[in-house]
Amino acid sequence: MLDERKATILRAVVTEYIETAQPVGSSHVAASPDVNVSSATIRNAMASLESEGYLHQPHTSAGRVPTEKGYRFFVDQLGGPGRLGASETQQVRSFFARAHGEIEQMLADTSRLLSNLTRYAAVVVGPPHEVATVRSVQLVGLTQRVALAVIVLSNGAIEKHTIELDHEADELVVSAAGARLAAAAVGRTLAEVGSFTPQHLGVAPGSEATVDRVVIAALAVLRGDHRHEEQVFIGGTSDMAAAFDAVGTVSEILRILEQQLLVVDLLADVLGRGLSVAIGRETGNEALADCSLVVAPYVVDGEAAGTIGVLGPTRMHYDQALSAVAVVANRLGRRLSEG
Amino acid sequence: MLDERKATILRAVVTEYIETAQPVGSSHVAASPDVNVSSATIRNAMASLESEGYLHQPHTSAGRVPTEKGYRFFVDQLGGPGRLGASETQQVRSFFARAHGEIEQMLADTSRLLSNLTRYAAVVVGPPHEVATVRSVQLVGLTQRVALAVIVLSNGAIEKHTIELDHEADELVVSAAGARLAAAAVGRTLAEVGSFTPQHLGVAPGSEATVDRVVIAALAVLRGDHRHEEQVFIGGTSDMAAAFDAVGTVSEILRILEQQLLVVDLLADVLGRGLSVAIGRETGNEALADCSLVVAPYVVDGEAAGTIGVLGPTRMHYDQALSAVAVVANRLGRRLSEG
DNA sequence: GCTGGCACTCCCGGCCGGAGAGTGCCAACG
DNA sequence: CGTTGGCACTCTCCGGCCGGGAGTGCCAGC
Repeated sequence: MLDERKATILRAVVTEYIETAQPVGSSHVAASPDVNVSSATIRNAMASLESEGYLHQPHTSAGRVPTEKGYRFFVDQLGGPGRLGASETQQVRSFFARAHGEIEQMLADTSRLLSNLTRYAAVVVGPPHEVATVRSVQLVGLTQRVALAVIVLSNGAIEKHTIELDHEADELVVSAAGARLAAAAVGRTLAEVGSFTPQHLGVAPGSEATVDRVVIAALAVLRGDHRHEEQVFIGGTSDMAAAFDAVGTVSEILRILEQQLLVVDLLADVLGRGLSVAIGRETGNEALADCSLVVAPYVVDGEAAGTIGVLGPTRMHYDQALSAVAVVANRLGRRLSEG
Repeated sequence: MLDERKATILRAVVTEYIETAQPVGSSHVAASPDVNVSSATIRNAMASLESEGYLHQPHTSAGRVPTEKGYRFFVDQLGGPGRLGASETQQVRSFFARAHGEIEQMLADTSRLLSNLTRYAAVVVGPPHEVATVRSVQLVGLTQRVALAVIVLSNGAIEKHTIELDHEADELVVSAAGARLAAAAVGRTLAEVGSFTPQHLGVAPGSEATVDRVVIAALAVLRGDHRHEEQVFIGGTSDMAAAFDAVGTVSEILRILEQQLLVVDLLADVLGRGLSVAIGRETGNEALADCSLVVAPYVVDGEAAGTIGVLGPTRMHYDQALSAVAVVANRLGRRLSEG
């Protein structure tokens, strides 16, 4: 599609623009060691690249700026091997060697790690709870009419749901109902538990026994009638902010990041389209027109478990971000597979 | 300290500056309905207010801008009754009428509510876990060498801690150990549990029994050797960003907000000094020199439980923020007292 | 003691002009 | 025929300049 010279020139423009955030002129490109033609030739090539949509000129007699199409070609065709620096690799390694304890804490710390590595905002989406198996179920009475269902999952995550009872129930009844639930649920996935009917748990149709009523109420809460929300951890928003120059842009991006469900969908959508990088409007969100998103799934015990990502300006260091995301996803998956 | 005229003039300057973010000149003050003297008189008063440190002049022949001292006087002496508008009151009312379910979710939603009311960033610090009593303790084995302690507290919060065992222990042993813990801990506060010694739980000194070893390991984790972290919920960072005009400032503030422990200490410190508003450097943090912090504790069952706060620019709408924080703290405490 | 008037200061916005960066085109060259 | 040096042109950016406007401090008078 692009001959080699144009590709080289495009690469030079993109890399320089990423560094300087200034429109790049032909003489700068000519100074690049990869380019051995005169600036006049480069001008011709750049004019052609512009008409093909890879570059954009803010105004006559200004240098060129990459378009989304230009970044896209750069990422797809021109991406270097993308090695992480030695100190960064070491940072990741020692982080996961030290990492232990609660899974939420680890995921939150991972988002900090990733934002430290890239200097952009980092998003870590936890493994969905539906696929984990239940290790333990317990019902605890909080008040006469409110109980709490606590479910421990095999990956160490916890789900909790308050259950509002329509009758008063004492502690014994509540824990008896909990035992019934536990007997049926332990070893199953949450998705399976969600499809249980009262009959599965030995509730006779029409039963009015208090225990049965509690079981039914608990089951209703666990049913899929509400979305089991993935946990989201976002770090490095301050780094992200520093990468932009308009406070309005920053505010809009923060508004997106505050809506965590939206962020989950955003990452899932990008990944679903088979992309690992979404540039500008490719993110599918108008407010992120000046942003790029680098994503990668992580694999736990052989199965895709969650997603991590980096959000920065379209002029981000794609190679660094891509390799940081890849390495962290890899290590995180491995670490979680060990339990 | 300030005679009535000067106080009135100071109030007019502060309110106008809060509205417009522009230095205020004597003729603008003269236009205020509260002021019935000529602009020349106001000029004299303003010069005097400046020499006393309440106002600042960016340069000769510019209007005046309030100093921290000026805001402080405004907040302390000139604060109106600070009624919340009818629609806002309604919003708070209906929020807490609807609110139900997990406490964390409620606190997170409260931070959104507060940021919506004020259009600044809102911080909600959850009740400390130490003072809540234990409702239930359970030990669940995750792997042969890792167990999870799940503690349900009377306010519906959950603590969980992974316990790394030095010996393998099967599920029966783990849950037996859990039962021992539960028997001793239920009904006590977490602080009390933290002071337990193995002897409290019937562990014979020097015992090598596997159950005893698990109990000891679990106890070690629950001991106060690590700080029980209060949960923090922050909302409205996008609104906060929109209130500033330098992206660098926003980035620095976000960097503070990312350090949640710091934020907890910040609020605690302000409250500890008996303040409900900290202006600029009064926050004790250089990075927040352009910010003000409005805080209030909330009371659950007659005891101070947690803190909420609002972070905005020094030129914030103090009366609105103060009343919003007060109303939300009040309602939140009431709501949590009901269980 | 307040006020109107006045001279003064300083910012801000618009305008101009030159420097600089960059382009497109063209003619010449290998 | 592709490449290159040259050249005329364009447009932004920056500094200087200037006038208007907002605001001040001071003073004299009521």
